Amino acid sequence: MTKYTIKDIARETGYSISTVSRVLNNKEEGMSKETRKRILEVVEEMNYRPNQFARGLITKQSNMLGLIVPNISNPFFPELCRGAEDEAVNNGYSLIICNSDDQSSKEERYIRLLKEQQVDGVLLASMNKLTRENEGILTDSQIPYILVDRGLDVSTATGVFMDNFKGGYLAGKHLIELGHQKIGCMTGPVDITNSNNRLKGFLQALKEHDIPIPSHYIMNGNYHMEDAYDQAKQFLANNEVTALFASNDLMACGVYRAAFELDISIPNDLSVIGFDDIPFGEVLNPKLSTIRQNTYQIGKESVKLLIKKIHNEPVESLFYEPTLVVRKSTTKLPERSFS
Amino acid sequence: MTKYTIKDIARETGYSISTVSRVLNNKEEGMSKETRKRILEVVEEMNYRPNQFARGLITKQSNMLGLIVPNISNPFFPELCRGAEDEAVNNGYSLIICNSDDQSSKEERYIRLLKEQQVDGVLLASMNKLTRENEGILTDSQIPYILVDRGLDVSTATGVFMDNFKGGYLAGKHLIELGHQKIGCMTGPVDITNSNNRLKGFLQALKEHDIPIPSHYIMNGNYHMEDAYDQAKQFLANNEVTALFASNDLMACGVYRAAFELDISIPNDLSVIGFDDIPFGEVLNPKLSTIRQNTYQIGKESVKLLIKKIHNEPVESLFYEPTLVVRKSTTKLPERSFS
DNA sequence: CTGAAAGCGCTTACAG
DNA sequence: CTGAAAGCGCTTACAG
Repeated sequence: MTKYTIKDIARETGYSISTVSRVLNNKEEGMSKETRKRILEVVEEMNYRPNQFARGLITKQSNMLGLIVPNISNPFFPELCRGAEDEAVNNGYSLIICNSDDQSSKEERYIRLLKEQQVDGVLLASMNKLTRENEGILTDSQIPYILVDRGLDVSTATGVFMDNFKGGYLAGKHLIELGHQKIGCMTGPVDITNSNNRLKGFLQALKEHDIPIPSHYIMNGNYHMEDAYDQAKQFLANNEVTALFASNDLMACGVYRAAFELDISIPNDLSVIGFDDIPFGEVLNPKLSTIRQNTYQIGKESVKLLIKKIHNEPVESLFYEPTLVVRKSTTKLPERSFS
Repeated sequence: MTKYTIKDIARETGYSISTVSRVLNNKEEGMSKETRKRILEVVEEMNYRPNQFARGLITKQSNMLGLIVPNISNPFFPELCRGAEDEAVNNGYSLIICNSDDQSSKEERYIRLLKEQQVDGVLLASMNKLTRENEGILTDSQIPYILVDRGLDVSTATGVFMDNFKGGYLAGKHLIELGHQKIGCMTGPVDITNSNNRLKGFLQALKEHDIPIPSHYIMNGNYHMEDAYDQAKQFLANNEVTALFASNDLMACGVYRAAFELDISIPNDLSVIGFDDIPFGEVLNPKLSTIRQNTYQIGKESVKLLIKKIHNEPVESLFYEPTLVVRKSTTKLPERSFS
């Protein structure tokens, strides 16, 4: 099981390594069919694989892409990874998935690591304010990169984003149309654009319908389930609201748990709407109403964009439209008296 | 932002590239502190990073590890990935995570890809019967590998496993001690050892207590939520059982959904116990009783083992003990009449 | 259509 | 303690 090199193929076929290299790289079609065929045969036979180190040393390409996500335990991201990976592999790239655990120090470490690993490009889904300098590292090192799902400032860099403002707006509007007046909100991390935009859209909906929202109706969440549970437990104990918008489904899960423990019935006592549409939304009892993102698609398109960027083709940011998914966790306010 | 090479450092410091290389690789301590210090200074100053292609060409090491999981959407695996990744990074390795989607063809593709990418070792958490030949590829290519969580036959290769038999046994025993006599089971894929062992342990518990189990009490699941939902919906409609063991939590989620839609109350009409202890178990209503695995730990230890193997140190398979976690989805049979 | 040669950026015996 | 030189396995002008 010794590893063969291009020399072995050359010797075996009687051609020079230059020629072997050429057919392996599909260079210059002006080459006899015979030669090509013969060489390919032997390559197959000997199960020869080019050494990527040697190849990379010259081409400066690794055919690897990096993807940094903030929290692999949020089912949103595995879904995103799946889309990204499928697209990457279909284009001859492999994907290195890194989990920054929402720590900008880890994020920085991974960016450096990916750079040293000579990836051809990186997908950054992990931005927060603290990491503006991390983006600097990326820019400085000239590695092509694409922002995914999260960005500091959409105008700075190319990326694939969701219209989070509209998503928040849809969530707010849905609750309002159900007759709710006392509506709470659990935001995502304050330093993340997508979370801010969800909040802004939500507030805009309330404003348009002249529904006031006292500041203590707003909880600052961090997109995590545990924290959401802790906060909701306290918040709901002093229950005033009849509806709640959780800025992602993971936090909605935490809210469910808190509500259940406090004997607050969803949706009879409290309507809850989430954001993302993770698969577990359908398992929750009652099934979770939410704002759907095309997560898998976002992953795929991000890689497409990144590959274009690597090839120096012009790229433009992509924006997706979220949609409202009404299930069983939101209900009309009047119905409460029937329960 | 041009990239510096070892030559630049040599020129700048006045030393030869051999010397620079030596200090960079911490070789031969017999080297003047002065030299070392000066070179390190310049390296720092110029922010020099060695080219991994050139380095790998000689050392034949990439400092990359591969991890193939069967289903990244099952929260069990992100948790496993986190453990593996943390341990990998702490040891100077990066982790390439691949998702085989339970397809042995994809699994094979990834094994080849990782091999071509010249990873130093691979973690295989994705074995099924169809892939015995995939293991062959791994063996042939001489890449060190470790089986994680799943194995064809524990004796074949080194790995990190859970005592699945005991886990199944604990689940069965728990249900029996609660007074159940009609107990159903949804298995994992028939061709996966860990799933078979869970079933065997479960059956052993029933046998010890002289509890018969007709074959139609057993559903062949595939560890996925959707399929579990479909099967459970049919199974529970012809409801005979008072308790059900789902061989993983993801399937338990599907069972919950089916039960809910059929208006079957858990645990009053049906006790349910899962396996894995994924975070969502605590969000389900009622909270899911389950068999806990130290998933994060398993990930970490797998990487430790793999690194040992890479260094040609002796390695032995690791076996973890599962524990029973009783929450609210399982209850005493008599209590049903009170509800 | 094909080959000889240079060179990518390192590491590692081998000398001294 | 340090340097010159060979070589890792490829690709790519340059010739022919």
